[in-house]
Amino acid sequence: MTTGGTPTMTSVLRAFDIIAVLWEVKRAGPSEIATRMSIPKSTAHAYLRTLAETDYVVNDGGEYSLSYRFLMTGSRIKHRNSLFRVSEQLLAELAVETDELVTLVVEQHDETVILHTERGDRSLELGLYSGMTTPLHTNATGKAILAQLPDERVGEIIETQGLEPVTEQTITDERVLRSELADIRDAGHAVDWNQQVVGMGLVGIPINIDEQVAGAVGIVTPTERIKNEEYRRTLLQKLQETVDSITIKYRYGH
Amino acid sequence: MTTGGTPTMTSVLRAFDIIAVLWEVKRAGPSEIATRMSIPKSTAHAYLRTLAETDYVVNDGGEYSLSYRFLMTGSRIKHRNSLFRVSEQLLAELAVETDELVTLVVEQHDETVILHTERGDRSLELGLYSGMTTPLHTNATGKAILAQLPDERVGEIIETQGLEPVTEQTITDERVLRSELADIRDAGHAVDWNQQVVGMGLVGIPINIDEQVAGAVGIVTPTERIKNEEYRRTLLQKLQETVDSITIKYRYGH
DNA sequence: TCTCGCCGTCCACTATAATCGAACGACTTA
DNA sequence: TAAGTCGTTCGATTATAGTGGACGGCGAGA
Repeated sequence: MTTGGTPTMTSVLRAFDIIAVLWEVKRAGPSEIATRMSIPKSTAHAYLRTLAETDYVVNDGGEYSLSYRFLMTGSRIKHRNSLFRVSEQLLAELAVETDELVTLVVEQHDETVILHTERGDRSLELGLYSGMTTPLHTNATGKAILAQLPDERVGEIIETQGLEPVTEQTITDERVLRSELADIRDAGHAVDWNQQVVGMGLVGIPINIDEQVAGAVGIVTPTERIKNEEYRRTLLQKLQETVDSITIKYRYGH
Repeated sequence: MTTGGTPTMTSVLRAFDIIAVLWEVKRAGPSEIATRMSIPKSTAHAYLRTLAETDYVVNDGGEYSLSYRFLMTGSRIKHRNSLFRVSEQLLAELAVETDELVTLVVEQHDETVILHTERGDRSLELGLYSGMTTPLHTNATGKAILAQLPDERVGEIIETQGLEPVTEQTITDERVLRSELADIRDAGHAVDWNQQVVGMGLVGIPINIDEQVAGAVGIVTPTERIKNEEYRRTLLQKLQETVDSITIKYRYGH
């Protein structure tokens, strides 16, 4: 690319490429990795052998696979995260109060990352889980975050990620999205239904810390419930109280 | 070192060492990494720069930190895992039925890894979470697994991990442990209280698939509840039913 | 306001360590 | 039994990681 190109360590990158392949195939030996990556079998073996020493990959009778070490490291990152620690209890209370599914999300690498979920008694079972990622433009929590980002940053994200539709209701037009983001900024909250999953809707409110968006909290419900304006208003009020509590607790509590 | 020594790729290992350091310090620049690892600053920079390209590390204004990518990868490994998929619903039902905290654990790298937790209404809040690890010999689920492993394997684990006490009740004598493992094998279940955390006790039953132990399910309660023999018997019966269901569902369902 | 010192980043030379083909023993299949 | 896999090992070649020094930016202190 650039003439002065930046120095990248190919062996480290390739090690992570192998991790990505191992993720896809679940288990594989040197031969399969070698053919998939177009490298000699002995080279693939050297990487696998080394990765196994790190505990992130486990050698199981000649075949290799990713270990639970990723879950360990990831969970520990989550559980010592200030935003999560401050929010956990408050989110649980919100889930009990509303009987709905509550999510805490953050933005990373131009995507929505679900940091935590709390289930209520009536909550949807959609397979949303901590660590899952979704495009930012397909749901209310993502849009709540987008609305707080500088316009140019939003442009970057749209450029790299596109506005791929995942349902028929997904926003795919940049002007429509930008207009909605302006509305969200004014209202202080975001709403959507059927934009990410048909039958699912949510309300979302951003968490701002020191003039910067740190994440967002969402309440996920069936479309039919969220469509009811009065119910929506009730949820939004409780959600806002929770977000306010998180903000205050974050500022003074940790 | 040794003449026939095995070929390990030092740069890959060092990359993971840097990840470990980043885990400890949360955020750091090249200079700090360099001093902590006794390597030149430019070398540290090259690693950090490369790791940032993998998305597992994020460059945040000159300083680097681990990203949520670990959580993403780890969670996805968990959620596509057959044992977890088969168990999740049954564990949730067990938690509702008993009102206690239910855990699904597996063994990896000679440790207990908590794969999943389901909370009940009366369940203890101890900061146990998916991805957490504990020594195998300190709790009933770990001992349930140990009891299913070959004697020589148990010896290896004791040798590498030791029998470190974490409370005054922790088993620290190998003969006592082995004798208890024999009892667990006979009874088909394990019990402990105050061995891992004072005030906490649990019952655990191993999950055997194809003559191999795949993990264990535990019910975690306050010590005072688990000490009651009748209550314990009730829990064990429900736990056994759940484990049986998991075993059958695993065999025919996935 | 200016200076000093530290930071993250970049560059080019050198020596090390990753690469790769070939060969081995163990299994599976024909 | 034989042919074809597999994972693993070895050693020579060469691409690549290691390294010190230099650059520009930032913040603290004079």
